[in-house]
This record gives sequence, C-alpha cells and structure tokens, in this order.
Amino acid sequence: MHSYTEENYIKALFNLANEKGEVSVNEVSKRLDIKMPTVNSMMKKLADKNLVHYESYKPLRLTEKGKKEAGLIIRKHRLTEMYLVQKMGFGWEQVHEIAEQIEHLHSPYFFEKMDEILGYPTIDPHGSPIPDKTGKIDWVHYEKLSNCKPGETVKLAAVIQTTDEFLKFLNSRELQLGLKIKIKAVEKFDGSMLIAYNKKMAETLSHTVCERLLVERV
Amino acid sequence: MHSYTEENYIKALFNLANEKGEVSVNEVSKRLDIKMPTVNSMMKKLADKNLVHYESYKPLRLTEKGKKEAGLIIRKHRLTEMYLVQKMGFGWEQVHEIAEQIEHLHSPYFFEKMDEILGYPTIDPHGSPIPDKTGKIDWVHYEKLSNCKPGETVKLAAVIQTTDEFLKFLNSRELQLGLKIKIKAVEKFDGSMLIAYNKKMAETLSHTVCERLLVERV
DNA sequence: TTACAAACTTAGATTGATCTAACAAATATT
DNA sequence: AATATTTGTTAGATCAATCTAAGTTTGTAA
Repeated sequence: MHSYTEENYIKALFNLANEKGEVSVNEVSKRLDIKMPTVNSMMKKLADKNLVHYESYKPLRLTEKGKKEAGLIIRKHRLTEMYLVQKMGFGWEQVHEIAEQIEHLHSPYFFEKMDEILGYPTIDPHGSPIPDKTGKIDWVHYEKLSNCKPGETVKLAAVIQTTDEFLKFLNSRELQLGLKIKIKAVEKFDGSMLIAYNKKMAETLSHTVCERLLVERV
Repeated sequence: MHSYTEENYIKALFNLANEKGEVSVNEVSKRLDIKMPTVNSMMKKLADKNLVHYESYKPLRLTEKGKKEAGLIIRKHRLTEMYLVQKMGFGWEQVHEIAEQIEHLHSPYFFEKMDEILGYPTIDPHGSPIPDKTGKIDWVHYEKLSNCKPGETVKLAAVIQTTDEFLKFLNSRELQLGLKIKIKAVEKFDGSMLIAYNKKMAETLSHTVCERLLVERV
C-alpha cells in the first residue's frame, strides 16, 4: 500500500484536476503547503509507481491507476463524513477534519461496515458523489445556482468549495440539502440573488455564495 | 503532539510494565518487532522529551508524563473498541486491529462524541478499564479463574492476553463477559478446570485458558 | 526580440525512523 | 573464577520526506 503522504499527493492531484483542469507542480505545492522541489521529486516517485504521468515542464496527470487510488481514498473520506453526520450527530461543518484522518486507515472491514450501516449511500453530507468500490465516480451534472434565472424553482443538491466558514454561514441561513428555492430576482451589477425558501420570502445571497450552491431544476 | 511512532513506543512501554513489571530494551524490541539499537535511540529521544527515565543498562521506566500519555492513548483505543462492538456490531475479536489505527487520530471531538454516545463507559469489550480523561486507570482487582477452587461460583469479568485465536475460542464455547461459572473440579496435574455455565454442565478449560480469564466472586 | 518574471528542475542538506556491524556490560554456566 | 551467552550501546548507513540555494525553461511584457 501507499504511505499517508503519497495518498495526500494523489488526492490533491485528483481534486485539483477536477477543480481547474490542468494541474501544475506549483498548484500542488500551494494546495499541500509543501515546497515545489519536494513536490517535484514526489511526482517522479509517483511516476515510478505508475500513479502519475510525469514529463518535465508538462502538466501533471494521474494515470488510470492513480485515478482509481484517488477514487478509493475519496470514497473512504466521503463514507466517513456521511457516517459522522448520520450516525454520530456531527454537523456537516465538523466532519472534514476528522475524515481527513480516517480516510488513511487501512481496514476494509471498517469501511464496509460503515457503508452497510449507512445503507450504501451515493452522496456525502455535502452532496458530493461517493465513488464506488472500484474507485469510480458517478458524475452527476448539477447547475450552479448562479446560472439560474429569476422565476425558476430549484432544489439544493450539493455545496462545493465547502470551507468551515461557508458551511456555518449556510447553517445560519437554514440552507440545507434538499431545500426548495424560488429565485425572485438577480442583481445585474453584482450577480447577487434574491431568493425565497422555507418561510423566508426574501433572502439575498452574494454571487460568491450562489456559485458554490449546486441545484437541480424541479 | 507526539508522532505515531512515539505513541507506539509509549504504549508498548506501558503495557509491558503492566504485564511483566520491569521493561527492558530487548522486550520492547521484541514487542514492536524493531531492532534493539533503534529502540535504544528512541528511548534516549523519549527521555529528552521527559517521557521515559533512561539510564544505561537499567530497566526502562515511563515518567509520570509518559504514563499519562500512555493512558490517554489507551483510553482512545479502548473507547474505540467499545464503540466498534456496541455501535457498529463488530465482534470482540475484530476490533483490536482497527482500534490500533484509530487510537492515533488527533481529534478530541471524535473521541468525546464516542464517549458520549456510549454513555461514558468504564470498561472495554474485553473487560479492561478505560482510563479517564486525565489518562488515569482505575485498577480493579479481579481473580484469575485459575486461582479459584472447586465449588466456587464466579462471574467472568475480563479476558487478558486476548489474541484473535483466543477470542474465537471463547466465542466457540459461548464464553462471554458477565457469564456465571460454577467450578466443578480442578485437575491436579495440569491445572485444567471442569466448569458449568449456561446449559453446559461439564466443559473443560486448560490452565492456559483459565489464567487468561479474570473473574469476580459472587 | 530581448528581457524579465514565474514556474520548474537539480543539487545537496536535514530530520526521523529504521537498519547492520562491531563493541561493551551484565548475567548465566561450567 | 573463568568463560560463554545474552543484553545493551555506539557508530555509521539507508530511506522517506522535507527543506534551501542555485540554475533552467517557458511564457509574457517591454
């Protein structure tokens, strides 16, 4: 198996590829807070292990094997988050840190048991898909709330770029997954949206927030 | 905080001290499957951190600080074992390996939550005491079954030196904590015991087994 | 198109955790 | 008591993961 350290590089590579498309040494360096030369030599090491395609001065790419590994780690992370929220009563803003640690445990039984207890969930508490046992992710396409038009009614399906602060903000506005939202107006100059949900008839959300809320049209 | 590695040394030191009284470099070496020179230099390092009293050619002793650290790690281990058995449905023979990994997580919230969900348990699934939040252990004195006499009736309170094999053996004989056992006879030459419990009127347990079963007189 | 800045790479040092080989002390055996 | 065995220590090597300093390549801006 791979070391704790290697697993973190693989995961960073996977996440950055999904967020930004191309992945550079520099970005990995910033994401993991590890200096570039260290990242560089780790990339060569991972290339030796057939987890990364590495060519000097070219963008970094995970191999199929690397993607699978990443998927399996993310599976463990998201299953854990789901368990912590559903079975232990943690808030969705509390689980990331704990799951960051538990995802590195090597114990198939433990994760299988969680999966079973949860009833084989397909999404985590933030609406992100849980990869299957082979590490594959079922990418569902949701719309950003910020791309919706006034008059539309949508359902909150997932939240992305979920920092602690952001999730606490959502808590404070009673914004949770599954929520039905009616878009009342969109401000032209700053993209902020006026929405209605629950008993609230007029809440304003900034563009920054609306870009991080993924919705399904209903 | 201390590294995963250091935590394992501290725990080994603590456990060996309880099992055998004096702890030698050689014993730690065998227990952790790490060569003596490595253990030796780690002991010096732990001495620098005030966790171990180290003097050349003298037995190793944990400092008060070291004992407290050990207690806190063991607390995390035993709380985890209890959680795995009580809340996730694992068997008592399955939980050690998983707990060995989880005990090293650094997340007070996680362990506090388990403690709370379990209702602040004082023993783990094998009957061993769970240290309190300061790392202190409430040593309860139980008798070894092997020290009991024919005619006595006792209650199974704890099992020690619990290998996987041993626990599976206990499962196969339906021997579980809390069980009332009547001692019918003791063989002079090999110390094996003839006992009755549940509906079984005459089971024989070897001396080796009886030494690992701790009981309370009733 | 030359110059500059940003990104990337190489080289070499450091730290933690491990090892082997060789030597020293303590303990057990004859 | 002398010797042999076990246990403990020292010295020095290795490997993984990190760093800093210095040099290269790429791409952008004068």
